Amino acid sequence: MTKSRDKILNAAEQRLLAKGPAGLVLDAVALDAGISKGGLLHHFPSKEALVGGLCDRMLERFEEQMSSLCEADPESTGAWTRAYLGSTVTGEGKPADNSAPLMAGILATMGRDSVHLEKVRRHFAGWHARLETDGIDPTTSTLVRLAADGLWLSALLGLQQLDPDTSGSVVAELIEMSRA
Amino acid sequence: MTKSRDKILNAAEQRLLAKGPAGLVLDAVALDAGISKGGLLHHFPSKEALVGGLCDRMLERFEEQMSSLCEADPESTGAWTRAYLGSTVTGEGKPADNSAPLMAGILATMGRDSVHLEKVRRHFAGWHARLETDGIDPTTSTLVRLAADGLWLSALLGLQQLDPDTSGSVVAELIEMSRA
DNA sequence: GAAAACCGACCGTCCAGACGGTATAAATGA
DNA sequence: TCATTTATACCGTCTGGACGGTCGGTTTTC
Repeated sequence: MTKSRDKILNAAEQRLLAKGPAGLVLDAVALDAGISKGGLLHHFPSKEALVGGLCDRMLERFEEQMSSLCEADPESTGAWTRAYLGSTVTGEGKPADNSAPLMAGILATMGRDSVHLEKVRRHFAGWHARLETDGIDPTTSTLVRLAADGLWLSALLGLQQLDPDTSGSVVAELIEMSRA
Repeated sequence: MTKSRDKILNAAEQRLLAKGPAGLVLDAVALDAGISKGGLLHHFPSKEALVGGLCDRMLERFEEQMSSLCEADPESTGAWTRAYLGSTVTGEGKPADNSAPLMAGILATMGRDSVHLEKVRRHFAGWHARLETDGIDPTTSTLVRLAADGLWLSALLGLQQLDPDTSGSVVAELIEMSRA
């Protein structure tokens, strides 16, 4: 039964969002998941494994989100670029979902040398490759992607000083650029 | 004598860069600084205070860097925007100095609610305000800033998949945009 | 009845911070 | 001028708590 596994991941995610990396404590996660610590360790033999699970699930979700946005886009030119943008932030420049703080937590939790970080890098490389063969100037698509990352970072730090108008028009401009 | 204080901050910074947040251990920092743990705690009454010191110094450096780049710019239009860009990344899209991993470490070390994070936010707000009154379209300057942040983030994660050519031309394009 | 899922007490380590010192030096005051 | 207080810098041991992970069991499932 993979039910407990998901309950554990959900609980871990919740704690990470609520309390940050320091709040990701095995005892507490187990408690929140309605399971014992031993039970948790049965599914995830180490904390590292738990973080890995969190990481995998998040990457998977992002990947799905991007694919579905790309399919839904009527225009094929620059579709991946817009999909990346849309998976990262909304039209108002808000983070697309709570992936920003979540990823921040995950990244902060795993050290500088983690195996999981390598996975993240590989995914990024894959996304980047798609953007470079998206039918538009690679410089432009890269620029759009970087700006999207910037918006994402802004949300991550809780930098809400970007007023909705400005970030809205930035996003609009980015979409415009992706059609060139 | 503020000499020890600096030695401590240097040691802390070094450790943060070398070992990440987990390596920022008071005993070790004290040792590296050539001082005892008690001595360290004399200057920084808590770990939080130490991180605060690190944070302040970094923000101060960035501020200086930006001001000096702005002054050195022959053109006044968009000068702050280019200064922000230049303080963040080099012409090749590399991080300007080692501020990226340093800040990453600092951010990761302090929780989601730290007093210091508030300081970071205030600085960001100040920079953003300057960019908005920089003589160019605020949307454009914001876009440039966000892309710079994106490059910075990329370096932070060790995402080196951006080949130097692409990131170089992105930076060139950003500079171009700042003159419009 | 065997394997998988789950339990929870226990252990060892790591680390922040407390605390009770020492040493040097400036201020005070007789 | 010299003793005495006060302040500042610094030392190093100790402790208490937090947390990851182990292990011998029990329950559930098939």
